[in-house]
Amino acid sequence: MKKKPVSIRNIAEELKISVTTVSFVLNGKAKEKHISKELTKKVLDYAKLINYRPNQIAQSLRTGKSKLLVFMVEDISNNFFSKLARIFEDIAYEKGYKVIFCSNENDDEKSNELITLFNFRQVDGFIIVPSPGIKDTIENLIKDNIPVILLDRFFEGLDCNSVVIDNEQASFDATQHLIQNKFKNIGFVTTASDQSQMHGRLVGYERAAQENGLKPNTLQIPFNEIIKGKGKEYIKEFIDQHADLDAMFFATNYLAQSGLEVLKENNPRLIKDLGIIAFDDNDMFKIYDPAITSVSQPLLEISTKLMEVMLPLLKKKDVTETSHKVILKTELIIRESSLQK
Amino acid sequence: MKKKPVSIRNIAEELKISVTTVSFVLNGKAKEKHISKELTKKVLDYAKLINYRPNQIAQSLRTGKSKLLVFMVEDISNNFFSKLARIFEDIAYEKGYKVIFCSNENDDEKSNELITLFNFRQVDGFIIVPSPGIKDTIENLIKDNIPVILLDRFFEGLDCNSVVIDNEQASFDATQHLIQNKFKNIGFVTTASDQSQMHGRLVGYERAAQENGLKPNTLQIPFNEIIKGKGKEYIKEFIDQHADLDAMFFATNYLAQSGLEVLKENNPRLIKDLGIIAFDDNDMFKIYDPAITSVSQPLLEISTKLMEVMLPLLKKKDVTETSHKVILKTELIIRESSLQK
DNA sequence: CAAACATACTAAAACGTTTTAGTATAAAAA
DNA sequence: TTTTTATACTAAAACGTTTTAGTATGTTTG
Repeated sequence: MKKKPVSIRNIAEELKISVTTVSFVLNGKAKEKHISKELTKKVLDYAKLINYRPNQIAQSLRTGKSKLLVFMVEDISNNFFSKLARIFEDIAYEKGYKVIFCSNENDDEKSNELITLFNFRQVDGFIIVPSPGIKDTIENLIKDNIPVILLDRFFEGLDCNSVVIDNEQASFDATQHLIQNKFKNIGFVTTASDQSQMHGRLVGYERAAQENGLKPNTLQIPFNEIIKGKGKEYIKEFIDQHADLDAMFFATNYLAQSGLEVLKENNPRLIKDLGIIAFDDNDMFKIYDPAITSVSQPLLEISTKLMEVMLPLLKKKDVTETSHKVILKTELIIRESSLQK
Repeated sequence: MKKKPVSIRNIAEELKISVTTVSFVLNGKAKEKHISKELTKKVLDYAKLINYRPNQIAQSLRTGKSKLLVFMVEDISNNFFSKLARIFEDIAYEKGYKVIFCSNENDDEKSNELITLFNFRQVDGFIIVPSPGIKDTIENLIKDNIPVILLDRFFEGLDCNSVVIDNEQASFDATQHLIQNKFKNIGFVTTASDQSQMHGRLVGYERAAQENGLKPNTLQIPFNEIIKGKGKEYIKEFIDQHADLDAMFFATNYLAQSGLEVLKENNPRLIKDLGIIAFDDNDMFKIYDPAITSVSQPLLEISTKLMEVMLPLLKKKDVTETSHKVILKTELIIRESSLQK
């Protein structure tokens, strides 16, 4: 049967001292609280002997800190987010934090539900890839003095910590690269979303096209159609109606996936003939034929920055003082698919 | 500044009744404890009005239940595990449990560290993809009456709940399929591991070869060499030294990844000429050229079974009574790569 | 030599719940 | 009438910590 774990009280009783003393020693406050060297050692030794582990829940109740962080992304099974999670996990554990991952599917209701579930309370901080309509919820979290960092996208006009990439520049560079490789009619496949990251990607593409005197050619698929699995139909129609396309730039990894599926099913030749770039790298891209050029986000850097911004917030009394807005650079990984044919 | 959340005490004071009563009502014990209908309604209404949420930490301290599950896999960024996690997440939330994901990298030390970190206490149950040498640790968890389910692999001679697939059959079927498509010299690339899942896969392959009068041709790469990133070198050498291979069967998704990389880099023609099957499906496989045949695990079924086995364990006083060993069937998704050339 | 300070330690409250063991009243049974 | 039973409610302990506000000594200091 489950043997009860040893508590601070057991130690106190065994050594015939008070729990207060034990607690002080165990929390490294022996010096400060004038506990003698001998007693300190005695406590430490005994605690080690019986393999004492503090009950985190009791600690949390008393201190109000749970040592839990929530890492809320769009979909944890998406390659980009799971890779990010894996790295963040390690960094957080190193600092003594455990991480609860969850997926909001870019849906407002689900986001709000999850945030209330974590109850404004039992969790020390939130890292959130926000769905489009939860600006108010985020604002309330901040008002309640709860550490929040927005990831991947942010809200215009909301003063909140964020770690994002320079989407416009990334998109501009990718488009520019295609143009330099003599592609003249580049289709841009994106979501009909005005979230900051998608907006940046669209603007970057349009600016590059314009600066080079090319006509932008954009397909914006409504997000709920993508959810319903209709993405491929939109892309197919787009390709069919634009026979003059010589390149395609997919604004997200799932759009690239869908796009390649459509090509594979309907116009396999085009996969080799078109210039292709995908946003977000994927291990599979380098073994594809042709290997797919991609815009790669700096996963390690993103995770590191997240923790770097989070840690001071967890210490602070007032979260609203200053907010950090980190913008990171991406890397264009040039492979066969975007080179001049 | 952070406004203190409302507590049960606030409700009690406002309504001038005891906290006990409030607690009974809020826990749906009004009937049983003879609380009058009117008072019950009053409490419920007021709780709703002020948007009361119980402090989970206090609840946990008192009840000893944290409503947290640990889902420990080899690597959460591995497509198979992240897909599984995404599904399990939803199922668990539905039942009121939150999930902490973590990655043990199939390393014993890391596994043990993580398990002690969760402290035998603050977590209600464990779902574990065990590294090879933690049989004792698992045994101790069970002795301490903590719910554990092993996932993907199990330990011979340890009576513990598990949810796994029929690896031998899956591997046998895949090999058989290649043979039916006239492949006669099938290379099997696996890890030099005696973990149950890898053992099953090897045996299934060998049995199929033998039953068809073919000579098995196996490459077993030591796990630590794979960690060091040497996997590709082993595979390259294997291919170079076996010029007569007409098919390859990769026993894990990362081996398939490495194998395809090797082929792409050194013998791109072989990708089309060889018969190829990979264990574990990947979204990218269907858009590969040729589309890759794979052994697909029933993710939804696995997650459902996990929760189905876990829930009664969480209720029970004694976890050791009976153990469920669930073995699920896989599906061979036949695509171009394994068809007769 | 009293006042101030430093050292070594502790009692008890607090965190927000749940639950045990009640009390008080009214209705039913003996 | 007295006892039992049912109804409606509650005081207080408990979960395992941390922390505040102490006490009891011994040591300096003016």
